[in-house]
Amino acid sequence: MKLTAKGRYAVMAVADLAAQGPNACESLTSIASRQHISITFLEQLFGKLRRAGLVESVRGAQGGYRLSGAATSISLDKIIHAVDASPKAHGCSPETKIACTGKTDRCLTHDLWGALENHIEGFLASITVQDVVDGRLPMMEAAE
Amino acid sequence: MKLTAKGRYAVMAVADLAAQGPNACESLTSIASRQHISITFLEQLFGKLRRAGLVESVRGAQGGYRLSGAATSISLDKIIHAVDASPKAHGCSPETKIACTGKTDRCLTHDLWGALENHIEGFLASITVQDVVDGRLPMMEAAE
DNA sequence: TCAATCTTGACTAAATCGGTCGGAATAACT
DNA sequence: AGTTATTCCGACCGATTTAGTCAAGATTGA
Repeated sequence: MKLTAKGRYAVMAVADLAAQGPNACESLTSIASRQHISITFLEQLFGKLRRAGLVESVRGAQGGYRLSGAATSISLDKIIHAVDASPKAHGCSPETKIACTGKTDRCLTHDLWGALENHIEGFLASITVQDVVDGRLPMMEAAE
Repeated sequence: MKLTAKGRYAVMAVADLAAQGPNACESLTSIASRQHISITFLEQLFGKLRRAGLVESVRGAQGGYRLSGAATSISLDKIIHAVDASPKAHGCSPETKIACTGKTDRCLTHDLWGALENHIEGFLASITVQDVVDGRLPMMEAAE
């Protein structure tokens, strides 16, 4: 689970699309101008969203994108996974170079990152695009 | 709040230090060999931990580092903040280049990242170094 | 004194990030 | 048929960040 600006942009864009109506078909141009994101960058993001099955495209003139399902059925973790493609690295695996020998001194923190990841994922999974559109946030206390 | 390998290493190292006993003074050399982290990298980490007041150093021969306080008083978020120095960027600020104009269409996701950050921070703040040493994790369910 | 150790800061190679560019395919409108 | 509006795709790019090293100095114990 990576949390980058790309993921934020994607959530913004999908929320914008959802805000246009249940079955609205919107071109990237209009989303781009509303959200002040470059068109070419949006193309990149929506390509991934489409491949992940979150949106579907209508090609050609008058085309655009629409949500694949109801805004209430798309959770934020799906969006973020789609665009940020975390290659299942959650620490302590050989490929991430974290020294987790698992020997006598078993890696004290191995389970920890898994738990953290679960925690974040659970949080994001609990919020849907519709929630974002409605400005419905789960118990945020003084976010600065 | 950034979650990088650096933060993980730092938690591992501090946990190792704590595991050596309440007031143990350990050289980086020994921590490095136990945790399989390069000594020079540990120097970098402990420099920051010391400046953050989490550990104190004993210079000269037979020197090393010891915890500044009880292992139960050091929460993980302190460690991660110390080494990963998040420059208070939680999206939507001009410096992070996230388009949050706050105009008519107020940025739908502005508060969201704050809430997420709070969530993560709260999670990490709820775990102490002692918990890690004892392998006591807060309700982790099937961390893969 | 001398060796062990911390302290500091500059440095770097590689990866990643946010983002662009050029072009091709597709479909609607005229 | 041709033009135009749009998605689609992959290469590319500069800047930043990451993880980690290196060199040199400061401090203390023996």
